[in-house]
Amino acid sequence: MQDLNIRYLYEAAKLGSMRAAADSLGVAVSSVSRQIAQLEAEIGIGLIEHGRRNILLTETGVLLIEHYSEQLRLNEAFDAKLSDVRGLRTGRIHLAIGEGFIGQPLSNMLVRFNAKHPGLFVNAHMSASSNEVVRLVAEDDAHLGLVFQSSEDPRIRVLTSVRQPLCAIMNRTHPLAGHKLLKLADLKPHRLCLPESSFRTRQLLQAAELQERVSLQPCITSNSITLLKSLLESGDFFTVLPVLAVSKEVENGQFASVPIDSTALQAAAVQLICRLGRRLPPAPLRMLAALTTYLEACAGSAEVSGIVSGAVTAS
Amino acid sequence: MQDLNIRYLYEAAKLGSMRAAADSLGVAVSSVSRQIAQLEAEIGIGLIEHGRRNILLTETGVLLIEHYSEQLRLNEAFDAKLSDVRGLRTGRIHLAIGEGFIGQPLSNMLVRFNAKHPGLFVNAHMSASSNEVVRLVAEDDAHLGLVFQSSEDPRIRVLTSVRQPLCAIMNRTHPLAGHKLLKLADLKPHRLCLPESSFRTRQLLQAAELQERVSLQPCITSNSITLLKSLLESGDFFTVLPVLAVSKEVENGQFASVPIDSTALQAAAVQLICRLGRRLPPAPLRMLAALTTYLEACAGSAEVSGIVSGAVTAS
DNA sequence: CGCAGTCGTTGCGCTGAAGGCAACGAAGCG
DNA sequence: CGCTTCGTTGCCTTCAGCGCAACGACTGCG
Repeated sequence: MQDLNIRYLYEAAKLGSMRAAADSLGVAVSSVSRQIAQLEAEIGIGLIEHGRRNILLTETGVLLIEHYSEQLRLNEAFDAKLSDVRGLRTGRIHLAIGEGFIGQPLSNMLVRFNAKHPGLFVNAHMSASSNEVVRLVAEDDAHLGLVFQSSEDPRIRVLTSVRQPLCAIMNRTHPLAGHKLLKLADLKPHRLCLPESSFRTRQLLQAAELQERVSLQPCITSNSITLLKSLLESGDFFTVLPVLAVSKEVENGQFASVPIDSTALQAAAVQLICRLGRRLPPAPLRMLAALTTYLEACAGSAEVSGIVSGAVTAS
Repeated sequence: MQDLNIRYLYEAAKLGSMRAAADSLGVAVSSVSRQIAQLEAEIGIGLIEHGRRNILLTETGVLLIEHYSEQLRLNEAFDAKLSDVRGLRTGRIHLAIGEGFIGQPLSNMLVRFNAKHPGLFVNAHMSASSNEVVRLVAEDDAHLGLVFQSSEDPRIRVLTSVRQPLCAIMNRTHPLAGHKLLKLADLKPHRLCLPESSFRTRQLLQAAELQERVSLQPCITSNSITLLKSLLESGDFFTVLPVLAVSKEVENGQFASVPIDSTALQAAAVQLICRLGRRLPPAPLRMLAALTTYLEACAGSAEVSGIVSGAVTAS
């Protein structure tokens, strides 16, 4: 009871004769006759009245044609859905990001992306930590992830990597503001607030401390970047973050960012990741392209190590 | 994009591996792989994530499987409808009858039939004349027709023919009541009411009059058998009808029926007809069988000239 | 790190279903 | 009664789908 058989009956019934149906379908009359006969044999009930010049459906035949029409409508609906996916007129994108990336540039990018693809739904999930971002991506709960280097996990494929050094961030009224370059040791006397130790930026900083043999003790830690920013506004604290996280405040002069003389912190990079071997749907692929250009724009001289087009195939 | 291809993907996705699907479907693994690949080629979008051990659907794949599930549900619904038709749990029967057949026996038959086939809808259409019955049957507006001989029409096939002589019908108080046999001439002195000339029984009577060289003049004619019965109740009138039409009243002694000595009237027969070449649906076929036994029961010694099973095939 | 086991993929030969061609019987029309 | 057109059927061809077997790829174990 496949589509094909019924279609012949459908055409024959619609056009009133097997010959017209055969002509319309581009096949021989015998095929139409045989397919209808076979259909009747399969169902076990006559579908047309034989021994006539024109095609005349029996009641069961009418029933079958009605069923076929419903089937056609269902298929058309699916085809429409499919061409939506094809044309990117619809689709869902799950994006996992650390709080450090929340900011005006990302918002701008999302606004532009949405203007370009009005039908695409984007879920920008702010994760508590980089580890969670990695987990979401590895377990297919997110299509793409935005983290500070996390290439250790074997299930993760790095699509794009852009240098994004960690800098000392402070209010413009803070004593450290105005410096061109700071050493880690220079930071020690000042009151420091930092993200929790689960944050990748925090882990990078600890690595730099070990390397430079300097131990920094934060007065306050939090899992909220927003809280850290509030602390900075008082002018008493400074923190260590990628410029990306405070680009808006730096741009309007509220905050100052000062590079730190540490190879570990300078080599820090933002990474756009997906699960290894995952074949991304069309919609996330567009998001990937948008994110890549966004990242490249954020860091003037970007070191792109991933190949975007390579992400569509496994390995 | 046929059913078959999708089924393989469906099974593979459900069972988690192509091998399990192949095993479940009783085919080789290669077939499953190929069908899925072909499906992807047809749609133009990847449906599973290749280069993995287990089957993992892409978003489009999930969409397709959902669509297939809907399709399956639709087909199941149709199968149920079909087996309803097969099992005669549903169906419509259009029956065209002359008013002369309306009566207790027909009612009883319909009641029994409905009790046996509760799902079958029967439309017993009372036609104004035998000609209309023939027209309804010939033009497929009725599955079956019940008439007094009307075999002239070439589009009509007589399925069953049962002798049903026309008799003189009168109240038990009427002078003619009590006679064993009447000649046409015996009727002449009494007041006669008859159906209109469009009725087949009336035409048969006229033929008998010609044959016997007797002219009967009705005082009243009507197209309502019920009205004729009312006239009989007065005791002043008599009429000529098949016993079938007044069997209830004859049985309870209200009316009397007296055979008439006329070959034309004695040879009168009730005929069960359908359109020539029409292949009746299952439900009307059952009605046909019920009607045949009903007719045979009405006339003790029935002359059945039609073959019931012959009605299912054309000509 | 190597090895075995299992997975999906692909080349090759085969089979059966579907199609084309032609002849036939049947039905409608003059 | 003959002509046309319809649906049906036998015979042959074609090709999609299948099984078999070999292959590369990935996983898990020692």
